Amino acid sequence: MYRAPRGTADVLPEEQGYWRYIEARARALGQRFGYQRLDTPVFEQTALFVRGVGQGTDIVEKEMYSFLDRGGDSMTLRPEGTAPVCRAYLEHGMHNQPQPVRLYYFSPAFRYERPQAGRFRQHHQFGVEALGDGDPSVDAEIVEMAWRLMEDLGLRDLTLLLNSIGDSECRPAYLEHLRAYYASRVERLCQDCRGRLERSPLRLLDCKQEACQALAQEAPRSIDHLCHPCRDHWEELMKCLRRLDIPFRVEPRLVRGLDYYTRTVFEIQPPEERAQSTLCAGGRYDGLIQELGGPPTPGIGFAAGMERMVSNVKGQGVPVPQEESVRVVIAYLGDEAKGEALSLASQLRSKGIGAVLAPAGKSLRAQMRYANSLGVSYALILGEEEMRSGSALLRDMAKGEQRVVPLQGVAEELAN
RNA sequence: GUGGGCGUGGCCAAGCUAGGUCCAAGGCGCCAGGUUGUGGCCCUGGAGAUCGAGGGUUCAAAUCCCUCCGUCCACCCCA
Repeated sequence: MYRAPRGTADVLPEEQGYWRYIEARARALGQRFGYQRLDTPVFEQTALFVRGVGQGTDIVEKEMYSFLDRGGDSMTLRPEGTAPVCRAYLEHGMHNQPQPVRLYYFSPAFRYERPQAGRFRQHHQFGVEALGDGDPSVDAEIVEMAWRLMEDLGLRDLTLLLNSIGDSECRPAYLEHLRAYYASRVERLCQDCRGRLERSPLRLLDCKQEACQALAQEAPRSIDHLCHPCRDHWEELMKCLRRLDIPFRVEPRLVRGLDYYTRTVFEIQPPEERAQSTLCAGGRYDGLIQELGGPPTPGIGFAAGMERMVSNVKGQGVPVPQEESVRVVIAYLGDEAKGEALSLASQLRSKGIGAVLAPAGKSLRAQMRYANSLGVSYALILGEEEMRSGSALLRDMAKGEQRVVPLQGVAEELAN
């Protein structure tokens, strides 16, 4: 038997309520903050991600779904949302629009990973990007959006973690401090971290090993090694957030896995710490657009995981409106009634009333059971008697009462 | 890529530790009947399982062993 590929999942009808709920809130959020929706293709030239996400990152090294198309070009299923947005920004000359350009998107993302709680090979993100304005107030706007989204979803007890990792001016020096610090303590590091020391020293900060954690506590903090512009930016961002009453926690060990981040990075964590729990993560990427061949252009954004939001909305018992079911089931007996039932259903639908026929060839009892299991408000019964008198029985399922109504008036009757 | 848990009808699940009484219990769901044309409760009956797959041990395996696959969780990494 065929199954959904590993790490992918069907979103079944009974789950849809959660997804539509989150999408509706996210869309409203984008609208309120003046963001416009942008959809980009599900695949792009491989080079876009190699360039954008970074040669040495795990995503590029071992997680991309890449393939050669029939023309021999290497294509890759989008592993993240920011690079495509930046590509579209450049391709459509959006740098000629008033800056910043504010965009949001819903899109699937693909990474060849080992699935586990909260991690999939295909997942879905709601993302937001503000391009072309490097002012800290834009950072604050993005962080606020992320926070408000979680509020709007009705999620409680979340933590907003914030950090600044500097830019190309100050980060190299900071990394040297970090390496120096760890170099004298290598023997206390776990195996993995010894390997990481040269390649990506920032990663040592969020290693989960106890010994490494202890070292990370005392490690030099990037916010203490920012250059002046970065420091000013960082200070002002915090000032903005305080002014907005966004309760953030400075987390000097917060780092990001993608190469393009500069200055601001942040995450939103749910109350119960699981392994893959980050609901939302983002940051500034002032070098990215230039890296992709555009003019020097600042940018900042975040992405929130749909599956993780769904799971938290469920887990916290947030009441979510369910999609309305069909209003009417039409039960009928006999061929003549069948024709009438068909046209009646059509009339009802044209008036916006959801209607379905009971399954053909079943006893009335079975048809009524069907109506009941669908949870409809009304059943319309068309039998031989009704056919003779040109009427139908309209049964109120909740009350268990029914009355004869003329066929002509049924649609109007139900419309009220 | 590494480590651990799990894998019995559509779903939940007993049985597996001490192999036979299991041609596999029960519940939900599904189908039919209990009313010549009527739901929800209740009652009766029914369909539906190569016990994840393959191999091995044994007179005998859902139960023991091996391999593989799947799934879940953790590492790695990330939304």
